[in-house]
Amino acid sequence: MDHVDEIVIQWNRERPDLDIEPMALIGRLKRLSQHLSREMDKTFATHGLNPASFDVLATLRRTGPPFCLSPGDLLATMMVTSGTMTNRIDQLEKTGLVERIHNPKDGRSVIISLTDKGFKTIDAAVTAHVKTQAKLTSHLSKDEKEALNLLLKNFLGGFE
Amino acid sequence: MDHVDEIVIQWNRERPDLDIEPMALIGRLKRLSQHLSREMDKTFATHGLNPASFDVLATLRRTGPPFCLSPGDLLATMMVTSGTMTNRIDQLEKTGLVERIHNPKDGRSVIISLTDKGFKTIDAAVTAHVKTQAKLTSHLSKDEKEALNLLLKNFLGGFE
DNA sequence: TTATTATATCTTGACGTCAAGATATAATTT
DNA sequence: AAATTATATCTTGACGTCAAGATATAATAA
Repeated sequence: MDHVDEIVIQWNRERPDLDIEPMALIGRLKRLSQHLSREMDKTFATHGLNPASFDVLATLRRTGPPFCLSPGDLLATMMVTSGTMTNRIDQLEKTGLVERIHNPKDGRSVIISLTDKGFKTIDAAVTAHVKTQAKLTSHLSKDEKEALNLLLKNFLGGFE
Repeated sequence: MDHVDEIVIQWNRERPDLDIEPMALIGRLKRLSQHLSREMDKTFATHGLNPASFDVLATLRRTGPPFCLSPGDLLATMMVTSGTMTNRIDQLEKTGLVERIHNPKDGRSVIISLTDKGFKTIDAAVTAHVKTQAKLTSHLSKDEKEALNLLLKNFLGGFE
Protein backbone atom coordinates (compact mmCIF):
# COMPACT_ATOMS: atom_id res chain seq x y z
CA MET A 1 0.00 0.00 0.00
CA ASP A 2 2.11 2.86 -1.23
CA HIS A 3 1.41 6.41 -2.27
CA VAL A 4 0.28 5.40 -5.74
CA ASP A 5 -2.09 2.75 -4.39
CA GLU A 6 -3.94 5.47 -2.48
CA ILE A 7 -4.29 7.53 -5.61
CA VAL A 8 -5.73 4.52 -7.41
CA ILE A 9 -8.28 3.99 -4.66
CA GLN A 10 -9.31 7.63 -4.77
CA TRP A 11 -9.78 7.67 -8.52
CA ASN A 12 -11.71 4.42 -8.46
CA ARG A 13 -14.11 5.93 -5.99
CA GLU A 14 -14.47 9.28 -7.74
CA ARG A 15 -14.24 8.22 -11.35
CA PRO A 16 -15.07 4.50 -11.61
CA ASP A 17 -15.48 4.93 -15.36
CA LEU A 18 -11.72 5.32 -15.79
CA ASP A 19 -9.12 2.56 -16.00
CA ILE A 20 -6.27 4.02 -14.01
CA GLU A 21 -3.89 1.08 -14.17
CA PRO A 22 -1.67 2.84 -16.71
CA MET A 23 -1.62 5.85 -14.39
CA ALA A 24 -0.31 3.69 -11.57
CA LEU A 25 2.47 2.31 -13.74
CA ILE A 26 3.51 5.70 -15.12
CA GLY A 27 3.11 7.36 -11.74
CA ARG A 28 5.51 4.95 -10.12
CA LEU A 29 7.96 5.36 -12.95
CA LYS A 30 7.95 9.14 -12.64
CA ARG A 31 8.17 9.20 -8.89
CA LEU A 32 10.99 6.70 -8.88
CA SER A 33 12.83 8.72 -11.48
CA GLN A 34 12.54 11.79 -9.27
CA HIS A 35 13.87 9.99 -6.20
CA LEU A 36 16.80 8.60 -8.14
CA SER A 37 17.62 11.97 -9.69
CA ARG A 38 17.64 13.75 -6.37
CA GLU A 39 20.04 11.27 -4.85
CA MET A 40 22.32 11.36 -7.86
CA ASP A 41 22.29 15.15 -7.89
CA LYS A 42 23.86 15.14 -4.44
CA THR A 43 26.83 13.24 -5.79
CA PHE A 44 27.19 15.72 -8.63
CA ALA A 45 27.08 18.60 -6.19
CA THR A 46 29.99 17.25 -4.16
CA HIS A 47 32.05 17.56 -7.33
CA GLY A 48 30.84 21.08 -8.10
CA LEU A 49 28.51 19.88 -10.84
CA ASN A 50 24.82 19.80 -11.55
CA PRO A 51 23.04 17.17 -13.66
CA ALA A 52 23.31 19.36 -16.74
CA SER A 53 27.05 19.87 -16.53
CA PHE A 54 27.64 16.27 -15.54
CA ASP A 55 25.78 15.11 -18.63
CA VAL A 56 27.86 17.18 -21.00
CA LEU A 57 31.18 16.28 -19.41
CA ALA A 58 30.30 12.59 -19.24
CA THR A 59 29.29 12.58 -22.89
CA LEU A 60 32.60 14.10 -23.88
CA ARG A 61 34.53 11.78 -21.61
CA ARG A 62 33.01 8.51 -22.75
CA THR A 63 33.55 9.44 -26.40
CA GLY A 64 37.24 8.73 -25.85
CA PRO A 65 40.24 10.69 -27.14
CA PRO A 66 40.45 13.47 -28.14
CA PHE A 67 37.35 14.17 -25.98
CA CYS A 68 35.74 16.54 -28.45
CA LEU A 69 32.24 16.88 -29.88
CA SER A 70 30.32 19.62 -31.63
CA PRO A 71 27.31 21.20 -29.89
CA GLY A 72 25.21 19.47 -32.52
CA ASP A 73 26.66 16.09 -31.63
CA LEU A 74 26.00 16.73 -27.96
CA LEU A 75 22.45 17.78 -28.78
CA ALA A 76 21.82 14.53 -30.59
CA THR A 77 22.47 12.48 -27.48
CA MET A 78 20.55 14.60 -24.98
CA MET A 79 16.90 15.46 -24.86
CA VAL A 80 17.35 19.24 -24.73
CA THR A 81 16.99 22.20 -27.07
CA SER A 82 19.82 24.04 -28.76
CA GLY A 83 19.36 27.03 -26.49
CA THR A 84 19.80 24.83 -23.46
CA MET A 85 22.95 23.35 -24.97
CA THR A 86 24.42 26.80 -25.58
CA ASN A 87 23.76 27.72 -21.98
CA ARG A 88 25.31 24.51 -20.67
CA ILE A 89 28.46 25.04 -22.69
CA ASP A 90 28.65 28.67 -21.57
CA GLN A 91 28.64 27.62 -17.93
CA LEU A 92 31.25 24.90 -18.44
CA GLU A 93 33.47 27.26 -20.41
CA LYS A 94 33.23 29.87 -17.66
CA THR A 95 34.46 27.37 -15.08
CA GLY A 96 37.21 26.13 -17.38
CA LEU A 97 35.94 22.57 -17.76
CA VAL A 98 35.53 22.74 -21.54
CA GLU A 99 36.80 24.94 -24.36
CA ARG A 100 35.11 26.14 -27.54
CA ILE A 101 37.43 25.61 -30.50
CA HIS A 102 36.33 27.36 -33.69
CA ASN A 103 36.59 25.42 -36.91
CA PRO A 104 38.56 27.50 -39.46
CA LYS A 105 37.11 25.45 -42.36
CA ASP A 106 33.51 26.18 -41.34
CA GLY A 107 32.72 29.45 -39.65
CA ARG A 108 29.42 28.11 -38.33
CA SER A 109 30.73 25.17 -36.42
CA VAL A 110 32.51 24.84 -33.11
CA ILE A 111 34.13 21.96 -31.29
CA ILE A 112 33.64 21.50 -27.57
CA SER A 113 36.75 20.06 -25.99
CA LEU A 114 37.28 18.72 -22.49
CA THR A 115 40.09 20.55 -20.67
CA ASP A 116 42.50 18.77 -18.33
CA LYS A 117 40.54 20.18 -15.44
CA GLY A 118 37.33 18.95 -17.04
CA PHE A 119 38.79 15.50 -17.55
CA LYS A 120 39.91 15.16 -13.96
CA THR A 121 36.61 16.49 -12.67
CA ILE A 122 34.43 14.13 -14.69
CA ASP A 123 36.62 11.12 -14.00
CA ALA A 124 36.30 11.62 -10.27
CA ALA A 125 32.62 12.46 -10.52
CA VAL A 126 31.71 9.45 -12.61
CA THR A 127 33.49 7.11 -10.24
CA ALA A 128 31.42 8.45 -7.37
CA HIS A 129 28.30 8.49 -9.52
CA VAL A 130 28.59 4.80 -10.36
CA LYS A 131 28.97 4.04 -6.69
CA THR A 132 25.83 6.04 -5.89
CA GLN A 133 23.88 4.25 -8.59
CA ALA A 134 25.00 0.87 -7.30
CA LYS A 135 23.69 1.82 -3.89
CA LEU A 136 20.42 3.11 -5.30
CA THR A 137 19.76 -0.18 -7.09
CA SER A 138 20.94 -2.38 -4.25
CA HIS A 139 17.38 -2.98 -3.03
CA LEU A 140 16.81 -5.08 -6.12
CA SER A 141 18.11 -8.60 -6.60
CA LYS A 142 20.20 -9.46 -9.62
CA ASP A 143 17.23 -11.12 -11.29
CA GLU A 144 14.98 -8.17 -10.59
CA LYS A 145 17.50 -5.76 -12.04
CA GLU A 146 17.76 -7.84 -15.18
CA ALA A 147 14.01 -8.23 -15.55
CA LEU A 148 13.40 -4.54 -14.96
CA ASN A 149 16.10 -3.51 -17.37
CA LEU A 150 14.64 -5.70 -20.10
CA LEU A 151 11.12 -4.41 -19.59
CA LEU A 152 12.30 -0.81 -19.63
CA LYS A 153 14.32 -1.40 -22.76
CA ASN A 154 11.31 -2.85 -24.50
CA PHE A 155 9.11 0.01 -23.30
CA LEU A 156 11.65 2.63 -24.32
CA GLY A 157 11.95 1.03 -27.74
CA GLY A 158 8.50 2.33 -28.55
CA PHE A 159 9.78 5.89 -28.35
CA GLU A 160 13.25 5.91 -29.90
CA MET B 1 20.88 -1.87 -29.55
CA ASP B 2 19.44 1.35 -28.25
CA HIS B 3 20.83 4.66 -27.12
CA VAL B 4 21.73 3.38 -23.67
CA ASP B 5 23.51 0.34 -25.10
CA GLU B 6 25.88 2.65 -26.93
CA ILE B 7 26.62 4.54 -23.76
CA VAL B 8 27.42 1.26 -22.02
CA ILE B 9 29.83 0.27 -24.79
CA GLN B 10 31.58 3.62 -24.59
CA TRP B 11 32.04 3.49 -20.85
CA ASN B 12 33.25 -0.10 -20.98
CA ARG B 13 35.93 0.96 -23.42
CA GLU B 14 36.96 4.12 -21.59
CA ARG B 15 36.48 3.06 -17.99
CA PRO B 16 36.56 -0.76 -17.85
CA ASP B 17 37.02 -0.49 -14.09
CA LEU B 18 33.42 0.63 -13.64
CA ASP B 19 30.32 -1.55 -13.48
CA ILE B 20 27.82 0.52 -15.44
CA GLU B 21 24.89 -1.89 -15.33
CA PRO B 22 23.06 0.25 -12.76
CA MET B 23 23.66 3.24 -15.02
CA ALA B 24 21.94 1.45 -17.89
CA LEU B 25 18.93 0.64 -15.75
CA ILE B 26 18.60 4.13 -14.30
CA GLY B 27 19.33 5.74 -17.65
CA ARG B 28 16.49 3.91 -19.31
CA LEU B 29 14.17 4.76 -16.46
CA LYS B 30 14.97 8.45 -16.68
CA ARG B 31 14.75 8.64 -20.43
CA LEU B 32 11.49 6.77 -20.49
CA SER B 33 10.10 9.07 -17.85
CA GLN B 34 11.00 12.07 -20.00
CA HIS B 35 9.34 10.65 -23.10
CA LEU B 36 6.19 9.84 -21.18
CA SER B 37 6.06 13.26 -19.56
CA ARG B 38 6.42 15.09 -22.83
CA GLU B 39 3.57 13.19 -24.40
CA MET B 40 1.33 13.66 -21.39
CA ASP B 41 2.15 17.38 -21.28
CA LYS B 42 0.61 17.75 -24.72
CA THR B 43 -2.69 16.47 -23.38
CA PHE B 44 -2.54 18.92 -20.48
CA ALA B 45 -1.84 21.76 -22.88
CA THR B 46 -4.96 21.07 -24.92
CA HIS B 47 -6.91 21.74 -21.73
CA GLY B 48 -5.00 24.92 -20.90
CA LEU B 49 -2.99 23.21 -18.18
CA ASN B 50 0.62 22.36 -17.49
CA PRO B 51 1.82 19.38 -15.46
CA ALA B 52 2.00 21.51 -12.32
CA SER B 53 -1.56 22.78 -12.50
CA PHE B 54 -2.88 19.40 -13.57
CA ASP B 55 -1.30 17.81 -10.52
CA VAL B 56 -2.91 20.22 -8.09
CA LEU B 57 -6.34 20.06 -9.68
CA ALA B 58 -6.22 16.27 -9.94
CA THR B 59 -5.24 15.97 -6.30
CA LEU B 60 -8.18 18.12 -5.25
CA ARG B 61 -10.55 16.27 -7.57
CA ARG B 62 -9.73 12.75 -6.49
CA THR B 63 -10.07 13.68 -2.83
CA GLY B 64 -13.80 13.76 -3.41
CA PRO B 65 -16.35 16.25 -2.05
CA PRO B 66 -16.00 18.99 -0.99
CA PHE B 67 -12.81 19.11 -3.14
CA CYS B 68 -10.75 21.05 -0.62
CA LEU B 69 -7.26 20.63 0.80
CA SER B 70 -4.82 22.89 2.61
CA PRO B 71 -1.56 23.87 0.89
CA GLY B 72 0.14 21.69 3.47
CA ASP B 73 -1.96 18.68 2.50
CA LEU B 74 -1.18 19.26 -1.15
CA LEU B 75 2.51 19.55 -0.31
CA ALA B 76 2.48 16.20 1.42
CA THR B 77 1.40 14.38 -1.73
CA MET B 78 3.71 16.13 -4.20
CA MET B 79 7.45 16.22 -4.29
CA VAL B 80 7.80 20.01 -4.34
CA THR B 81 8.73 22.78 -1.93
CA SER B 82 6.33 25.14 -0.18
CA GLY B 83 7.41 28.01 -2.41
CA THR B 84 6.52 25.99 -5.48
CA MET B 85 3.14 25.17 -4.00
CA THR B 86 2.41 28.82 -3.31
CA ASN B 87 3.25 29.67 -6.88
CA ARG B 88 1.06 26.88 -8.26
CA ILE B 89 -1.91 28.01 -6.22
CA ASP B 90 -1.33 31.63 -7.26
CA GLN B 91 -1.54 30.66 -10.92
CA LEU B 92 -4.64 28.53 -10.46
CA GLU B 93 -6.34 31.24 -8.44
CA LYS B 94 -5.56 33.81 -11.12
CA THR B 95 -7.27 31.67 -13.76
CA GLY B 96 -10.23 30.97 -11.49
CA LEU B 97 -9.72 27.22 -11.19
CA VAL B 98 -9.29 27.22 -7.40
CA GLU B 99 -10.07 29.59 -4.53
CA ARG B 100 -8.19 30.34 -1.34
CA ILE B 101 -10.56 30.23 1.62
CA HIS B 102 -9.14 31.65 4.84
CA ASN B 103 -9.80 29.74 8.02
CA PRO B 104 -11.34 32.08 10.62
CA LYS B 105 -10.34 29.70 13.43
CA ASP B 106 -6.66 29.72 12.46
CA GLY B 107 -5.20 32.81 10.85
CA ARG B 108 -2.25 30.87 9.50
CA SER B 109 -4.13 28.31 7.52
CA VAL B 110 -5.92 28.41 4.21
CA ILE B 111 -8.09 25.95 2.32
CA ILE B 112 -7.70 25.50 -1.41
CA SER B 113 -11.04 24.75 -3.00
CA LEU B 114 -11.80 23.61 -6.53
CA THR B 115 -14.20 26.01 -8.29
CA ASP B 116 -16.91 24.83 -10.67
CA LYS B 117 -14.71 25.86 -13.54
CA GLY B 118 -11.81 23.96 -11.98
CA PHE B 119 -13.94 20.87 -11.54
CA LYS B 120 -15.10 20.87 -15.14
CA THR B 121 -11.60 21.50 -16.40
CA ILE B 122 -9.95 18.71 -14.44
CA ASP B 123 -12.72 16.22 -15.19
CA ALA B 124 -12.29 16.73 -18.91
CA ALA B 125 -8.51 16.79 -18.65
CA VAL B 126 -8.23 13.61 -16.63
CA THR B 127 -10.47 11.74 -19.05
CA ALA B 128 -8.16 12.70 -21.90
CA HIS B 129 -5.09 12.05 -19.76
CA VAL B 130 -6.13 8.47 -19.00
CA LYS B 131 -6.64 7.89 -22.70
CA THR B 132 -3.17 9.22 -23.46
CA GLN B 133 -1.64 7.02 -20.80
CA ALA B 134 -3.42 3.96 -22.17
CA LYS B 135 -1.93 4.70 -25.57
CA LEU B 136 1.53 5.24 -24.13
CA THR B 137 1.49 1.86 -22.42
CA SER B 138 -0.11 0.02 -25.31
CA HIS B 139 3.26 -1.27 -26.53
CA LEU B 140 3.37 -3.51 -23.50
CA SER B 141 1.38 -6.71 -23.09
CA LYS B 142 -0.85 -7.19 -20.08
CA ASP B 143 1.72 -9.44 -18.46
CA GLU B 144 4.53 -7.00 -19.11
CA LYS B 145 2.57 -4.16 -17.58
CA GLU B 146 1.88 -6.21 -14.49
CA ALA B 147 5.46 -7.36 -14.13
CA LEU B 148 6.81 -3.87 -14.65
CA ASN B 149 4.37 -2.36 -12.21
CA LEU B 150 5.37 -4.86 -9.53
CA LEU B 151 9.08 -4.30 -10.02
CA LEU B 152 8.64 -0.55 -9.91
CA LYS B 153 6.54 -0.77 -6.79
CA ASN B 154 9.19 -2.83 -5.09
CA PHE B 155 11.93 -0.46 -6.22
CA LEU B 156 9.97 2.59 -5.15
CA GLY B 157 9.35 1.01 -1.77
CA GLY B 158 13.00 1.56 -0.94
CA PHE B 159 12.48 5.31 -1.05
CA GLU B 160 9.10 6.01 0.51
C1' DT C 1 27.12 35.44 -60.22
C1' DT C 2 23.21 36.10 -57.58
C1' DA C 3 19.52 34.25 -55.12
C1' DT C 4 17.85 30.61 -52.46
C1' DT C 5 17.87 27.09 -49.21
C1' DA C 6 20.19 24.44 -45.61
C1' DT C 7 23.06 24.14 -41.59
C1' DA C 8 25.15 25.37 -36.99
C1' DT C 9 24.91 28.00 -33.20
C1' DC C 10 23.27 31.64 -30.35
C1' DT C 11 19.81 35.15 -28.26
C1' DT C 12 15.71 36.50 -25.92
C1' DG C 13 11.98 36.37 -22.77
C1' DA C 14 9.02 33.62 -20.09
C1' DC C 15 8.24 29.90 -16.94
C1' DG C 16 8.47 26.41 -13.07
C1' DT C 17 11.38 25.08 -9.47
C1' DC C 18 14.31 25.36 -5.50
C1' DA C 19 16.79 26.90 -1.17
C1' DA C 20 16.74 29.95 2.32
C1' DG C 21 14.55 32.74 5.02
C1' DA C 22 10.61 36.04 6.24
C1' DT C 23 6.06 36.72 8.27
C1' DA C 24 2.25 35.84 10.95
C1' DT C 25 -0.37 33.17 13.98
C1' DA C 26 -1.00 29.45 17.43
C1' DA C 27 0.43 26.51 21.17
C1' DT C 28 3.34 25.76 25.02
C1' DT C 29 6.32 26.85 28.76
C1' DT C 30 8.01 29.69 32.48
C1' DA D 1 1.02 37.34 31.44
C1' DA D 2 5.26 37.11 28.90
C1' DA D 3 8.53 34.59 26.47
C1' DT D 4 9.52 30.73 23.72
C1' DT D 5 8.80 27.33 20.38
C1' DA D 6 6.03 25.30 16.70
C1' DT D 7 3.21 25.64 12.66
C1' DA D 8 1.42 27.34 8.09
C1' DT D 9 2.18 29.94 4.35
C1' DC D 10 4.52 33.23 1.54
C1' DT D 11 8.64 36.00 -0.45
C1' DT D 12 12.92 36.55 -2.76
C1' DG D 13 16.56 35.72 -5.94
C1' DA D 14 18.90 32.50 -8.70
C1' DC D 15 18.91 28.76 -11.92
C1' DG D 16 17.97 25.46 -15.86
C1' DT D 17 14.89 24.82 -19.50
C1' DC D 18 12.08 25.78 -23.47
C1' DA D 19 9.98 27.89 -27.72
C1' DA D 20 10.65 30.94 -31.15
C1' DG D 21 13.36 33.27 -33.78
C1' DA D 22 17.90 35.70 -34.93
C1' DT D 23 22.51 35.50 -36.93
C1' DA D 24 26.05 33.90 -39.65
C1' DT D 25 28.05 30.83 -42.75
C1' DA D 26 27.93 27.15 -46.31
C1' DA D 27 25.95 24.64 -50.11
C1' DT D 28 23.02 24.61 -54.00
C1' DA D 29 20.13 26.37 -57.82
C1' DA D 30 18.87 29.71 -61.28
